[in-house]
Amino acid sequence: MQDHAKPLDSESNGEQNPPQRAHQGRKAVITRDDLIDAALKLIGPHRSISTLSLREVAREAGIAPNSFYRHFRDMDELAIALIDRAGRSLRKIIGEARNRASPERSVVRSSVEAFMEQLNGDERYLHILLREGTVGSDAFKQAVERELNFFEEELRVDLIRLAETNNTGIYEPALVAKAITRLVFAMGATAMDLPLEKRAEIQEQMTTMLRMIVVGTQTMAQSDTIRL
Amino acid sequence: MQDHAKPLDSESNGEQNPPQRAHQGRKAVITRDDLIDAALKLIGPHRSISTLSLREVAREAGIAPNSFYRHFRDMDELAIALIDRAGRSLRKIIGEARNRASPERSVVRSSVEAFMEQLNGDERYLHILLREGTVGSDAFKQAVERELNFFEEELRVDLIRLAETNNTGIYEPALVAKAITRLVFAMGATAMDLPLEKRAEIQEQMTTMLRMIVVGTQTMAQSDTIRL
DNA sequence: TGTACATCAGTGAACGCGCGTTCACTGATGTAC
DNA sequence: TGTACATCAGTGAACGCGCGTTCACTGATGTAC
Repeated sequence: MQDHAKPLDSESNGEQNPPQRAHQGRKAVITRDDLIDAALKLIGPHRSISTLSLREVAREAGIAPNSFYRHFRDMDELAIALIDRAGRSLRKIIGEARNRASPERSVVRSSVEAFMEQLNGDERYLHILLREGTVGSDAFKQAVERELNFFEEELRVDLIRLAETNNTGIYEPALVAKAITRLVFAMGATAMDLPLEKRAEIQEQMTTMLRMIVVGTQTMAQSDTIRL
Repeated sequence: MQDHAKPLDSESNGEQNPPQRAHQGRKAVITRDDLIDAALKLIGPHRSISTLSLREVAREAGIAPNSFYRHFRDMDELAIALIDRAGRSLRKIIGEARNRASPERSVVRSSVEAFMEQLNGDERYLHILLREGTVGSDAFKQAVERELNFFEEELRVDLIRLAETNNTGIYEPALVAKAITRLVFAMGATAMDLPLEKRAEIQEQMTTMLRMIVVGTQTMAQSDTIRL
């Protein structure tokens, strides 16, 4: 929640204001978001944020290297902003998938499908959360960890709701959510390097694994109830 | 110039041993293993193999940068050798832990304990497999993937043996082994960045998660039997 | 309205650094005769 | 036995490169009066 004046929204007067009318010999003004976009363009299956250089990003954004400092203190600051954005975007997508879930299409299965759809598509946000969690600075890893925690929390709430609706028990819902999230991300990371036709197999495996966890927690909830 | 104390001068016994010609017929100043050791020394919580430079490793080993090429084509080749070694060492440790397992201390629990012991200790091999799987070259990632597959295979065999001994069913043992392995490594990776006192909590969580998976697969095996 | 000024995102040039890699070379050791 | 030669892990020096960072500067824009 930085209070940097992010985009210049001062020209939100409704009409297409030509504020850069007199910039013929000059570069258009660049925003933080433009730089984040540039970094995003450079990220791919074989490039992680941590391997990007400041100069590369500046080049991609079309500004001089030193201009980078007008927007970010260093690449780490940009990386964290990027992770935040990636997490927010992904949660939105998975959240929508959950809301489309029905008694026929379980929450878990819908989420896995949405997840793998993102993986198979051109979506780069997923790559970020998948890869960057294990390398980089501490602040960096904490940012990824925080996003994962958001996922877990949202899944936890959904699992509890689901257990009440279906009248099935659930043992340690927080741990179930964590196990599912971590497992999906770990499997997703390996799936990323596989050709598309093998990913379907991974998705199948993931679903079975999650089913084991769900059956496990339900069974344990029952014996818990019995024991009490 | 520094003089280095060189170990393993095995042919200094005066006896001529012709077959040694192929390996090191002459006094070996530095070996491949020495370079791998040097790289290992440089790896830590905040340094992954992929961030090591050729010059750093040469410096640590006490040789000139260009001498590196006498032993490895590039850093990637060294990294793969290091991953192989790490995997072999870890499997040995976990394997020994499994053999110490008894009816009172389950295979899963013993393995998790051995795993976390390595994590808490100064053991750097674990760091390698934990961190390097998501970055680096393809050959690099494949090497880590191969080690993980070894773990899964060994665990699978143990799980089946255990299921027969205890006369409990097991559904899709290969997937169970995979889920457990991936989950443990994923959780371990996040535990690495935590202070020691919080790691005990992670270990507790890991054990509960694995219990859910095991209960799940057993329950599913039962309903499978019933269904058939 | 015009003028003066402050602001600040942009700039080119330069720096020192560590990097991977190349080259021709050295000298200890093993082999052939 | 000695001599000549081959082998090869080591070496110092040098290269060109991309990097992060600094500096003084530019000029468009908004504001005060």
